[in-house]
Amino acid sequence: MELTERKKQILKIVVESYIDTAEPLGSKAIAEKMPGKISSATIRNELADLSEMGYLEQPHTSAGRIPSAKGYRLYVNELMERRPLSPEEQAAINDSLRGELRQTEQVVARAGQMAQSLVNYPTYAAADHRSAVTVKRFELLTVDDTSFIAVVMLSDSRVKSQLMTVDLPVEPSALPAMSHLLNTHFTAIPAREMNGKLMGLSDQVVPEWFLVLNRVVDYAGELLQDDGHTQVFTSGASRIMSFPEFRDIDKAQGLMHFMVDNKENLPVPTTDAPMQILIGPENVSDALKESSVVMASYDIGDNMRGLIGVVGPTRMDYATVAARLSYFAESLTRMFGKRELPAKEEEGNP
Amino acid sequence: MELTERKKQILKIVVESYIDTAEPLGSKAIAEKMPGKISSATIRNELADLSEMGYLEQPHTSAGRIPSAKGYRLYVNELMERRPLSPEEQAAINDSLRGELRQTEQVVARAGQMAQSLVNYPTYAAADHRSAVTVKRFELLTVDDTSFIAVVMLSDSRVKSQLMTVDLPVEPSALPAMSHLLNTHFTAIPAREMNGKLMGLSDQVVPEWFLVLNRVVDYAGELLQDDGHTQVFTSGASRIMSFPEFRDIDKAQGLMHFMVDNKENLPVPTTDAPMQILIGPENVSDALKESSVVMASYDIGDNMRGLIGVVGPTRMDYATVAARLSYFAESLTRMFGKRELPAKEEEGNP
DNA sequence: GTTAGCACTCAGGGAAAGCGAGTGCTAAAA
DNA sequence: TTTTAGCACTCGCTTTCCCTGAGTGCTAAC
Repeated sequence: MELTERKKQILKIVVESYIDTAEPLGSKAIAEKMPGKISSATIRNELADLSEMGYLEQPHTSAGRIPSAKGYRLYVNELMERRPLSPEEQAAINDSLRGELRQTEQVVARAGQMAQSLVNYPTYAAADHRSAVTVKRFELLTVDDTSFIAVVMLSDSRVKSQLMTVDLPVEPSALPAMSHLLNTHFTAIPAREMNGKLMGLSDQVVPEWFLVLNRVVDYAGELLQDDGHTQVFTSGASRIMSFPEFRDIDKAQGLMHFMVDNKENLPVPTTDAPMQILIGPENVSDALKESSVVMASYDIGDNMRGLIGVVGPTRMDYATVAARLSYFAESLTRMFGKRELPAKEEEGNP
Repeated sequence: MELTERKKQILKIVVESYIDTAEPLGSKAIAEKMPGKISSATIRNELADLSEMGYLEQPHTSAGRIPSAKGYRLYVNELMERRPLSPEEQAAINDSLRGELRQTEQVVARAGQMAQSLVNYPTYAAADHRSAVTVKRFELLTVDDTSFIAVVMLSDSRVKSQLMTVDLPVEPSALPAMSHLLNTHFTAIPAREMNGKLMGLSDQVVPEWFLVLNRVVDYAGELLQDDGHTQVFTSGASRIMSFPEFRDIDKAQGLMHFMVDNKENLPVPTTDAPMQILIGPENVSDALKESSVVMASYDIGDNMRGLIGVVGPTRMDYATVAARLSYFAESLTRMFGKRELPAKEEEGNP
């Protein structure tokens, strides 16, 4: 059976109406929305075809039609109008971005919050590294006999530090030498090689040194591993309950649990595309089988990619969400994608 | 009217049954649970008294009685059996605590998660400082012409650091001198005095220096202000929806929104007591008027206090929650309350 | 002070009925 | 071959009504 232009048009009407109202749409209502005069009986014939082809479904015999996941997919791929944002909408995004974010660490979390207020669906945000992070530099600072500060500068320009205490007293003068040793042996190598290297040194240094080196290398290993960016932030998760499809408390709980207490398993992009959409059953997690997710990514610095995901019912407003989210992600890249954060601007100056 | 021993006994039975089943309890059922033989008619007379005194209420005329907030309060203050944990329960807590937490920064978040699995109600966790945090020490490390690392050690032993870039190139040899200057003028003073002090120095140093000092002092100010511990973590928030009183989606949404997207406003202890309980309308936030909160705090290091809160319906199992939570908080204090984190123990050794 | 007895209240559940939106099919018209 | 009008049929939803049973308050007797 062929998917005629008219069938597509009908599908588009059904999808957009359902996105708007969450109510099935009947042949008569469709006929009224169609340009030209066509009878509802004709529409019914078309609807029967569309159902047979799998683009539409019926909640029950005497109800109107609603889109199937396949129908949404066609809509997203072909039918949806990818209208760019109006200048006003763009201005709103640029305004909210201006002067807000300063520390790299905060960018991710705030970006998620801003996206949520932009699209009015729950969002989540995370970041990951394009290539492996390594340590760029170590520095040990004296505090007292048994404690010192370890400063670790990472290849992505983050700097982490911690106060450490050891059991045996350490000669303060030894710290620079140890820093040097760390810098020559433990920079620019992946975490998994660190322990081996440390073992290789174990008989060349005195126990006090080894104690210190061990602590510092451990610490660096931790930093590289879960490099602080596996953390996922969600915003506005409870909004999911305002959608009629999640008025059912058990469904709502399932999804809330996933978004709030199981964030780490929210989907991440599987392609390099700037935007990816997962519709209903296309999701791997069971909890999301009745939801859709729109994901966009943006650059942070040279070597990091931020992720923003939008979660909604399958009938979410793909056109609007996609338009706003992609513009937002582009803006973020424009702002944070370069090497370094821009210097703080003077308030109110051009 | 007097609150006789028998009345208290009846109240206790009603509260505990309602905590267990969430169903109102009638005179006949109470009569069966009472020791000795008393007729339901007698119980009815007592119930009428208890209602009149405000300890019990009726959902509707032909239903049994349920406790009022005042009833719960009396129960918590006088009637509840504060049984200590069994050795098995204590062991379970100690086990889960062993070897888990290392970095001070993670203690708070993990403590909340562990508490949630312990009590099986949603929990939240935060920390705050007993007395104001100040900077204990500054350290500036050279990176290149226009960038350097600022390391700031705080009075609570946290160490924070960040890479900074300035517009004018800075003589690397000047950094130690600037560190010295910062250490002499900006340590041990509250954040609000910093800016004034910086202004006082503005005509004594060259512009390049001022640029650097400004950035560092700004950064320190930020650290002291929202000192990274206003952050609130929640665990198991979605569990709230399993309770029958929150099967209503709107109620559930209200509470979820509060716990997930508005965590910062969750209640904090108002007294120094080791444990505080807020019952229903005793809560200030509207969103919590139909819930109860049990809060406990514990020490982290010398100068910080961790907070764990448990959120549940007003009929939450106060006795169990209070017992477990207070033991857990005590254990945490025992473990982290001292000056410094204990050295990492060897696995499997006594 | 306690108890038995009785009339009364009221939420919840189930059955029955009516409504109305929407369908599929048929046969005629274009 | 496509479109249309017409019609019988389906089925979820809502409303109404009734019944049941748990529980109450009150009274009068123990």
